Amino acid sequence: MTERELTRRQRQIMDALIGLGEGTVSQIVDQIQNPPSYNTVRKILSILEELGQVVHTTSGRKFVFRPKRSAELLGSQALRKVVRMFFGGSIEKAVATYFSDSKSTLSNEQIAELHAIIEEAKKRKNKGDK
Amino acid sequence: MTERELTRRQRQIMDALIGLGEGTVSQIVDQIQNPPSYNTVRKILSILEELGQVVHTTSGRKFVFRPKRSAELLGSQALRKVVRMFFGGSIEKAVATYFSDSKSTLSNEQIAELHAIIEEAKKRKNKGDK
DNA sequence: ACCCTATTGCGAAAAATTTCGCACTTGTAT
DNA sequence: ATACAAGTGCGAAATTTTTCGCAATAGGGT
Repeated sequence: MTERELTRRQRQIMDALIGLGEGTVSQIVDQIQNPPSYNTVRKILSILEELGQVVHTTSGRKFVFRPKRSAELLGSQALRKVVRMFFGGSIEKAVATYFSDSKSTLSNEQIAELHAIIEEAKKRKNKGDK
Repeated sequence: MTERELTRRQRQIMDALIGLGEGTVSQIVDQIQNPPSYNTVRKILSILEELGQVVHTTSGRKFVFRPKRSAELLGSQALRKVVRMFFGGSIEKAVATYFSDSKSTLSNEQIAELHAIIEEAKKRKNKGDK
């Protein structure tokens, strides 16, 4: 069976937790606009834990929650999904769109970094091809 | 009020529709793994229409649905969200991650395109700065 | 050592979403 | 012209999710 998506509230709380890196129930409540009650957030966290999305450890008497999968992995998955879904799998198109949006500005540093990244990727690719 | 997220099924059907560009109920059903009944999909589409996410026109006696907002806009929004949430707003980090994942290969053409995009962006930026 | 407050455990009410059945309409093929 | 298949409209049942109350527990400060 393919992995089930989270529900609306579950997603929201998961996102808050990802943003924090880790956090207690109270900290997560504080991240949310119009949050439901403390107990509700706690309940959703326990559901997320059942679903294997979240783990917790205790600190004093508090539970500290963390996403089970690393932020890197989650980010990579999310990015790939967007690139596939909206940009036909083309990262270049995605980048182009990002820059063509007038709301974004691009610093010279960012340009330089992108250059570097591309060169780096090129090197790796050539190595792999031989 | 901030825009409400879609529910799980709503999101799934919206995504199917985005993938198609436009489609009838049957076409959308065909996109979905373990789809619910025709009537159910229809109902969700009507809800999405109420929510202003989808519009329909008639073709013969069929309804043809389309996302109300352009794919470009939706893609841009989705990309920005991911970049903000997982990469601290840094498109370079996002690109780096995309390339560093061993599952992705990078063609020379893609590299060239990225170069071009960056040069383009640089030009625009310099113009804007004057 | 003791109290007070924040936290957890449990469970169930309330709300929202998903699901589909049934009757009706309308193209379409013959 | 007519019957039939496919589509729509409406509404409500079933399921899932969200929400929170209440009791019990356990730290932390004084």
